[in-house]
Amino acid sequence: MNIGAASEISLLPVKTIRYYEDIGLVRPLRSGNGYRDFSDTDLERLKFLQRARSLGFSIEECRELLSLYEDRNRASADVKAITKLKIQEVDRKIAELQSLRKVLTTLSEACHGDDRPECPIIEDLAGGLVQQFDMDRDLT
Amino acid sequence: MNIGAASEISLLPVKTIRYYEDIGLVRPLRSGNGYRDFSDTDLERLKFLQRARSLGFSIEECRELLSLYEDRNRASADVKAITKLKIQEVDRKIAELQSLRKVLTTLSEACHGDDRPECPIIEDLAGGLVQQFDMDRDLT
DNA sequence: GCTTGACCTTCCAGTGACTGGAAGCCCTAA
DNA sequence: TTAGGGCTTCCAGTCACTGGAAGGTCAAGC
Repeated sequence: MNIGAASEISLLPVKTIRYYEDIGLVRPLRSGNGYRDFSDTDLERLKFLQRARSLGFSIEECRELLSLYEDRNRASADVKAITKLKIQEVDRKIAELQSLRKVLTTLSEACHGDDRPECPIIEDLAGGLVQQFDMDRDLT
Repeated sequence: MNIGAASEISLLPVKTIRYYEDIGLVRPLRSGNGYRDFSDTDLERLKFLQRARSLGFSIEECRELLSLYEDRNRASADVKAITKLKIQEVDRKIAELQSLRKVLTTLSEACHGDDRPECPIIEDLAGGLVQQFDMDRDLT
């Protein structure tokens, strides 16, 4: 199967699939004309990757999950551990965003929002009226 | 004032300040020895940037906010509009993450997490038992 | 005067996970 | 034979930094 068909079935863009090959996440064979030739197994991997990425697992986590996926002797506890870490990460991000939202709405509500120049939002950015909102650097 | 002091006061890393100069967000003068010499105005800009970035505004948004900051004739409505857009963006991200969290906990709870290989999480990644969770591509 | 160490400079490369584009080969149908 | 679409590789760009190398500057202590 050519890359175009693999893309449609896996829901991954063509460019992304080629990138995944570059970084060794999938290794399709090549046909005589040099085209990539995706086997059913390759397709499984691609679909797996699409799903895992959409669930917010990083490429490296995907790599780990893939190897667990293909390890017949894996312990489900290993997979569950990764997932739990991911949930904690998601929780942290949600908390950060909620805190951020609070500051932004406070500022927005304090601003009359007309054509006069006085603006509490700008004043806060300049002077830090609202106490420092210290965010994690990776608000990813 | 040298870059080290400016870094301490503005809470921005030295590297970041140099980067901000590169992209034209701040333009400190130079002393005779070639060192950057930050004026009080430069410091104000840096503090403004630190705060705006920590509130999740992108560099380009910061640039726009800075120019509003320095525009004596700005309308507060302009600033409020940017802020409201940012709140909507934050809301979208929170919703995405909450939906993601739900899928992950469902999976995690379904997994017994022992040393046997059966694992509903992996099975889902492979087969998509839980319906497709379609995320925005920028889960930033 | 010399050394040490902190601080400063520039420049280049790398991060994550793609994405866009150019140049060119391959395949099929009309 | 030509047109088109699909495929290939390679290079560069995204965002917002961050790390590191190589080297200049400054102040303090001996």
